[in-house]
Amino acid sequence: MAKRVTLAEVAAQAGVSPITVSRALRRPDTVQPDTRARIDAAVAALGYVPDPAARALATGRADVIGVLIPSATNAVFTDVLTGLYDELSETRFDLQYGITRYEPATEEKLLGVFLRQRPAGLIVAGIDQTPAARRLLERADCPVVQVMETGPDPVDMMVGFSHHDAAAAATRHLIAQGYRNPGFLGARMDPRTQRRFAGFRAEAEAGGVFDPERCETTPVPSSVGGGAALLRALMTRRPETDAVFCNNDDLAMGALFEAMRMGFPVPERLGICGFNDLEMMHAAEPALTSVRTNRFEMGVRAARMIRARLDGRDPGPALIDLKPQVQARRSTGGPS
Amino acid sequence: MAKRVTLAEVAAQAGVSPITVSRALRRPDTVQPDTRARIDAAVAALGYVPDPAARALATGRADVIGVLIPSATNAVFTDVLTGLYDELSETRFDLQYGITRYEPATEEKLLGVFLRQRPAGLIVAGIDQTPAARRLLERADCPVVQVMETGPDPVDMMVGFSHHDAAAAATRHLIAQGYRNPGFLGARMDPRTQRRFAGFRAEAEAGGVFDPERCETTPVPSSVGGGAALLRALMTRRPETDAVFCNNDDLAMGALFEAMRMGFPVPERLGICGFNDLEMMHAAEPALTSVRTNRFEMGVRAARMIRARLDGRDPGPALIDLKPQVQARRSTGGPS
DNA sequence: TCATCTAATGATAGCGCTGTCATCGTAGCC
DNA sequence: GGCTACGATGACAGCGCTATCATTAGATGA
Repeated sequence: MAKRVTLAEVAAQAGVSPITVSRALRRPDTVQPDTRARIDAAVAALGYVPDPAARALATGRADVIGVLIPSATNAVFTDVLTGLYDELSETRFDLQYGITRYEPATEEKLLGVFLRQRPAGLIVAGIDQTPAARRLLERADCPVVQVMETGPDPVDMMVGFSHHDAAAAATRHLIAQGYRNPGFLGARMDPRTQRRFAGFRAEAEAGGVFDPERCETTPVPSSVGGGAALLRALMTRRPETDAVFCNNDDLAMGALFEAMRMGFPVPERLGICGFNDLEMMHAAEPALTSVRTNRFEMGVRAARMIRARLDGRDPGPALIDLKPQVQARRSTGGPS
Repeated sequence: MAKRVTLAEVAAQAGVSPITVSRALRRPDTVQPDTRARIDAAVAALGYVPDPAARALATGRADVIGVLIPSATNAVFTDVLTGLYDELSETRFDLQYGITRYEPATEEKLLGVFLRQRPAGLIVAGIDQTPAARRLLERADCPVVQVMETGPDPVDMMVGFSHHDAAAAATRHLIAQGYRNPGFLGARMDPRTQRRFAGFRAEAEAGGVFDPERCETTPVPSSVGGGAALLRALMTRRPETDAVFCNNDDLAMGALFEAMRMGFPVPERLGICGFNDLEMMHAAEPALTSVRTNRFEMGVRAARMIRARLDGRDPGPALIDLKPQVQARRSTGGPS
């Protein structure tokens, strides 16, 4: 094991006091240029790296940004992570992740784990924290960003979009394309899914084409296979269904394959619309319509807001709405 | 901000010295039952949570397990993460991730970042570390597990499989099914991809069916759209190709869609085999053959090995080979 | 009964760093 | 020339915890 080099050793080598080395490293403009040069040389010569634990203890603050997401395997969240990572990887901040498994209680617990480290910032997915978690977030004396979603009452800052409105826009598209018997496919039915369903329902009702019997849902997590099963169940029960708004792209992909198996031409007999616009959607045959959500951008913006606040700069508006767009493709080309 | 409660305050409340509280928390069997009870009550009453930074500074060791993976969006790695998480979430250990972006230099740098925290353990993807990174790992005085892959020269412990052999098995399957002009589709071409290609090549040559002109690769990261493009290029240049071994499932899915567009029936005109066996493979139409890799299990095992070592238990064999299996499905049903 | 051992608890010091205030020297000014 | 003001550097203490050794009380045995 390489021996640990301390500030004191660097200081001795540079012929200054430890505190001056500390300053030279953190606020280089507060030490004389030649002093700084001697210190830099000593740091390089000894291969000094600061001890994050010691710093955290002395400052009462860790250079860690905690991220709470429901799932590590759902592409929707990993895209946000990638955005965060991109924006933070060259800074002094480390990211630490917690996976809530869509369980509010787990989220609350992980929040406690993070908070005891006195993180520099906190990023949480969604707006559905428990009252206790919400209180913890409000009392956390660090910037907090809620991502994935916008809502009426930010804890601090927010980057996301309205799932209700996005689903409504997709539904509007289906109706505009001429589908008159649209259905809904949903899995897991977590709060965001529910809000998408509400958007679908509101718009379908407005268009006079809503039928609760054409809504097929399951509490199970979504998957391609699950989408296939849901579509089969729906088409068996309600054969008049001529389009489906799927709660996410996996379900839509499964619906496409099942439509093939059932011999329903897409889009003529059945229109299919997904949600999130993962890369695979445009490559499918036929290409699948979806709602493009700016997940990577969400991560980048969230990281930037936190950085701005920590650096004392203006973080800009506290609520950023990254409006999604319906990517119309062949799978919703209209009924024949 | 909730005021921080310290060990000393708990000690005062319980009428013991701070060090006894520390012991009661870390090794409950070393304090009297009634003392312990008083301390537990005080901890609960005050809502005490230990400060990880102070502990790390005092012990010279952080309860953090560092994980280095190439990508946060590739399902292959996130499945491993989920396994790790499952096994470690109820322990005192936190996971900290670093994304190497498939760049050895980034891996080396992140290793330095992790090491300065004196992590309790380290998990790295693959066996292709730079010499400097390898040296760092060897000198790290903590358990190290290389995951995703097996190789001849473990730094410490290893959980994975032979990508060469797995690809060879898939190729053997194609040949056994009667395909005589198999091709290869590959993207990114990182070291693991290269070894899969080598496995394909070795087996195809052994069967007398290898043709380098039937290998279509790109340095670009893999995607469904990319798989479609690769298949189109291959079939245009080498129309006699009657099957493709795709380096991963995204490419296979893209190849399937492109085969549809080109009017090639799968599996009669074109057999398709993927790699990893993501969930979507079984749900496709036709269902896609793939090589099932035990990614979740890899994460679980890696975490267990590290825990065993840290707890002084026997970690079992230092090298675990989680042999993948070819999941034969309709997409390789054989040529007509 | 007394030395000896063991289990339980405590006192002390220090992990590596930074916040706070003190000190020093020098420039600028009347 | 003497004063203030300010920039650069340093001394000191302490963040919250644990390693180490010391101490105490009780158990054990001759």
